[in-house]
This record gives sequence, C-alpha cells and structure tokens, in this order.
Amino acid sequence: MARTAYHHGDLHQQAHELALTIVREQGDGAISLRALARQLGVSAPALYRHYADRESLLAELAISGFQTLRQHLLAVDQQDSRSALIGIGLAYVAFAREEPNLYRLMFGGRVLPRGAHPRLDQAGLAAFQVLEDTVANGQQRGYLKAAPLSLLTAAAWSLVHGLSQLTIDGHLPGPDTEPQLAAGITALLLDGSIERSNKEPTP
Amino acid sequence: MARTAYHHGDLHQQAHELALTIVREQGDGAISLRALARQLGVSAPALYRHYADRESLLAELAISGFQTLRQHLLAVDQQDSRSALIGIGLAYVAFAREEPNLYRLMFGGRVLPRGAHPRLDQAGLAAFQVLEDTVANGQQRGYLKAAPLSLLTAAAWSLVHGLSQLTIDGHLPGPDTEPQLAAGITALLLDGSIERSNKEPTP
DNA sequence: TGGTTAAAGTTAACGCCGTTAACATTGCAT
DNA sequence: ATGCAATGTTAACGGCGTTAACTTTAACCA
Repeated sequence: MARTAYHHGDLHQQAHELALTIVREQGDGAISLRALARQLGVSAPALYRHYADRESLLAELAISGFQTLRQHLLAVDQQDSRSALIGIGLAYVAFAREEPNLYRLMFGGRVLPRGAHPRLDQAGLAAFQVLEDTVANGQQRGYLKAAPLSLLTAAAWSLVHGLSQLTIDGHLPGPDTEPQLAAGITALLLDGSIERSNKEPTP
Repeated sequence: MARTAYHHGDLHQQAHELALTIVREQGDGAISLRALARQLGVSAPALYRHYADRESLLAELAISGFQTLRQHLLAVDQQDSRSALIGIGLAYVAFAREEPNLYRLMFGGRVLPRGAHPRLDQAGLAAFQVLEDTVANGQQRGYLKAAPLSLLTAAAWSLVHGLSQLTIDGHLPGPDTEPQLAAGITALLLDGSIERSNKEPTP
C-alpha cells in the first residue's frame, strides 16, 4: 500500500513511534488517540484500523519496552557469576532510570492487566528469562546456593524491580547515589545482611 | 453544619469512604467524580468544595492506605531481630496482597507524582520509617551488619516492595506460594545467596 | 434579633476524550 | 475491468474533569 493523499501508507508504524516518544517524555497518561491522530494528520477512527483500542496501543509500547530491556540484560557479560548477577542488577535499574515512564507503563498493572495481551505477557516473560538463566547459571557453577531456582530468581527480580520502582518514584530519601546503591544492594542479597558472628547462617 | 435537603452535611467523609471502596474493588481508574457525585446524590461540582481535583481525592485515599500499612507494620513483634525483620516483610507483602488496588494507587507514581501532595509524601515516609527503625534496631543489637543504614533499609524496602508488586501483578510464574515465598526471600536477604564454600563473603 | 458573610450546594456550559456506525477511496487480485 | 478487502473519512453518542455564575443555608456579630 503506497502513500496517497487518502491513504497514509505507514500509519501503524508511525503511530507506534510517536506514541512511544510521548510516553517516554510525558508518561502513558498523556496518550490520547485523538491527539495522536491529529499530530499524524489523520482522523481519529483511522487508528482503530491498526489498534483495537487505546489499551492495545499501550500494550504494544510496553512490548517494545520489554524487548529493549531484554536486550540490555542480554548484553551483560556472563563470564563471572558474581559480576554477571551484579551486572544484571545494574543494567536493570539503569534501564528503569533511563526510561521511567516506559518502565511504569510496563509494570503499572493498572493500565495493562496481565492476561489481556498475550504478546505482552510473553515479552515480559522473555525478559524475566534472562535473569532466570543467569541465576541458574550461577547455581550450576556452584556459586549460588542450591535453593529452589524459583526462589532465588524471585528474590533477585523482586530486589531489582523494587529498587527501580522506588528510585524512579522518588521514594528513597537522600541524594542520587545510583548506581552505587544498586551495586551495594545486589551485593547484600548475595552476601547476606547478618553479622556472621551472631548465628549459624541458615543453609 | 447540619444535613438538610440542600446541604449534605457530611460530603467530604462520605465521598472519601465511597471512593475508597471503589478503588479497593475496581482500582483508581474506576474513580470518576461525576459518578461519585451521582451515587452520593449530589451534583458533581459539589465535590470541588472538598477536593481541589480528582488527583487530590486519590491522594487522600493513598494517605489512608499508607496509614493502615503503617499500622500493620507497627503490629509486628520486635522481640527478636530476625523474626522482626521477616515479620515486617510478611506483613508488608500481606498488605499488598489484601489491597492490591490500593497498593497500586499508593505506589503507582503515574497517578500521584511525588512532591505534589506533601501530606502524601509524609504518610509514605512514616510507613517507611517503621521499616527503617526495625533495621536500625537490628543493627544496634548487633544482628545486622554495620553497613550504612540507608543501604540496608533500601535493600529491605526494595525487596518487599518488588515482591509485592510482582506478586499482585501476576508476574511471578507458578502457583500462589505466598507467604512461604515472602519468608524465603526475606531469609535470603538476611543470610545471602552464595554458597559459602566458594569465596570469602564480602564484609 | 436581624443582617451580613462565608460555606456548601445548584445548573449550565466548555472542551476534551474513547469509541462506533455509516460511508468513501484506494490497491490488488482475479 | 471489476470486485473485494484494506484503509481512510465524517458524524455522532455518551462520558469525563473542570469552571463560572448563581442560590441556599448556617454562623456570627452589632
């Protein structure tokens, strides 16, 4: 389909791109299909040829986000187990700090309910998988405890996700100490928080 | 001011209560000032005598949420450092699971930007304070490492917040294993994730 | 006690929004 | 060449947050 005065020719892609920059700059609350259509020189209902509704458009943006997050995580060096795990944590938090609005859309839960957009769920799982593989790797190399993989993975994911969320929402008091903070926190999960002299470590 | 046909008499409080149950049952996206006024038998602009705008109403609901969260955390037994810390984690995640929609409002970040509602920020800090006190206590008793308090606190807060968020949004695969999962994860942060035989623990 | 003032309601209106129905134009394949 | 499917259009519905202008009531004070 070529571009004419009538047929736009590339609406789906261009709407996606424009919406993505709007979300990144102003958050998903700033997305309006009518305004989007206006900026694209097109009538609002035209967008419905390409997106079922506003939520589906946002879901596509979130999918993009999960894909780039996954790429960032895949780029972490996996030579050494410890630095791989810390590297994953740093990359994860760094992504959230670079794209806070996109990150909030991806993990908002309010705007994009789980189960409603299968491709979105799948994209989220794919990103999660990178972290799980890294943990599994660390276990196989004998670096991590032989605890259930799901437990270790959930702990790592929870930690970096929570830190990301608290950071971008300004809940953590004090100045911007990233990425030192992320590294220190990740190390805590690895090494533990208790004073060794106190008790037997729970194995 | 008494209740007459004209003057409602208790609008502020009743609007708050109704809105709170709507948020709890259907999420903050379901809050509409017009619909709220309709259900209260009042015109929509009447609500503006009591709330500056929709966002201010939501901020009040979030404040309620932080106050009850704080109460739940304060109820945790503080006798033993270890069980106090794990107890805080369990109570925190339990609250998020009981009130997922309220929790999302409190920590959404999208709907209620930090800094716009001072009383909200203050309520969040007050809840955070309970966790920080528990950590500080554990340090003073020599149970926790002598790492910077802000680091230990941020780690604990991140972990429970991340786990809560991932749990209520259905990101963690597998069946509902709570609260075992929360206890196991909290213990991991205390004891560490690495196999002891591998390396010196980073002190 | 009576009159003023401020609080707390009212209706009407503006300009957005998402979404649908009904219709028009265009590209592509037979 | 023609017919169909894809991709646009305009018009309209109902809802929303919010503001302006006005009205009723309560409270207070001379």
